[in-house]
Amino acid sequence: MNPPAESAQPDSPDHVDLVREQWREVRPDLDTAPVGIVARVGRIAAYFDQSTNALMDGYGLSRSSWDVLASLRRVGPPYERSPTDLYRGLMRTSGTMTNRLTRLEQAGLIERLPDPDDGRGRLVRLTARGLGLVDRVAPVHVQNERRLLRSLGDADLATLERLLRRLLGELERPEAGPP
Amino acid sequence: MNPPAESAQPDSPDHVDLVREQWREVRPDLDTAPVGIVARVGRIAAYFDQSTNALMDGYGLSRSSWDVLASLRRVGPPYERSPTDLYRGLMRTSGTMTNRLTRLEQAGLIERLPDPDDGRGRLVRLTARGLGLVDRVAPVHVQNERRLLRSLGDADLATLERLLRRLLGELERPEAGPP
DNA sequence: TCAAACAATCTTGATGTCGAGATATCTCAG
DNA sequence: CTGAGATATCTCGACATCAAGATTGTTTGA
Repeated sequence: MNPPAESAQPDSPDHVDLVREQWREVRPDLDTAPVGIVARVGRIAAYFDQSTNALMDGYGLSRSSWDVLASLRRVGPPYERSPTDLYRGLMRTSGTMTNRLTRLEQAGLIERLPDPDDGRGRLVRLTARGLGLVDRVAPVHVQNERRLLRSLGDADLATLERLLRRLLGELERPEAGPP
Repeated sequence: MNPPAESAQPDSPDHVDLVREQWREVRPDLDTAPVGIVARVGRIAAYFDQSTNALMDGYGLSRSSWDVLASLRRVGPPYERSPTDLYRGLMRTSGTMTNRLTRLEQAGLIERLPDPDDGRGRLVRLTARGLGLVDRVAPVHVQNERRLLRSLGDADLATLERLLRRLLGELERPEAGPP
């Protein structure tokens, strides 16, 4: 199984290849191999973000606000989560989440209720309007992501996903942090 | 060539696997396969950014300002580039670059000179202090990136780089943009 | 030649983000 | 039961970023 599905000849150089070549010329002592992965991941993420933000703009959303709405949608009815759950799941700070939630509340897409089980806590709930919007946007969004990946075939996508899972899994282990 | 170098048993589920499982439960009609790549790239990039920002903080820098200094360093003497070159190379806007350059100038790491060939333009040049800082930070930075990638072996890193190059190459083609 | 189109940089206002700290509440050992 | 420490949310100030537009200078086509 898993036919290689990779072309025999090397792909044409991208921006990162040029960057590494420049480094090689001015600092040949520096082994910039890790840059070949890290810089590409960063630039690809930036392209993904740009595209998603452009798409969301058409619905009065941004990628940031989409992430919150989607986090609420995918837990199922009654579409509630705590702000702490949300900011941890999205790798943001509590202050950032307060800010996002305030705007989403003003837009009528979520509401903030007291948490009956914890006097300090709140429950963020998708409104009917928020739910309708998520369900309209989700298929378009996923289709756009599919388009962004169209340069790779199914076998390459499967390989890429496996390698990214291994990398992310390690980065998510708390002890693997930034010591 | 190309020995598989991938373990036979599947890796343990990461955050994105859980997200996709939630979607499958509430919207089984939606094929979220692209999320498996796009979301992981985004989260891995966020971990990389966090780690780099933490490291740069120890030198009074951020990832943003590092990127500018490194862009100037790698073109070699006299370490000059135009603001337009810089913001295009770093996927930012002109206003963002103006802001970054103003701060770096205040910190004495760069200087802004008139462009002798274009009355509208400027040349941004690394100062001696900026050059010294870049050359001190670069090896530490690359070593940190190497550490972030330590969960993958050399064969997997080569495969990952090849797939990322193909993906980025397509995203960089102007016509491949957000239609 | 010269006016229109283009280009480089900077400005401005809005938003997103973080880190540190404030406040209210909860948990738990004793 | 109670006080110390932990936790949830929010506030505040600083900075990064973008989009749109202003300004100044260059290029180009008639």
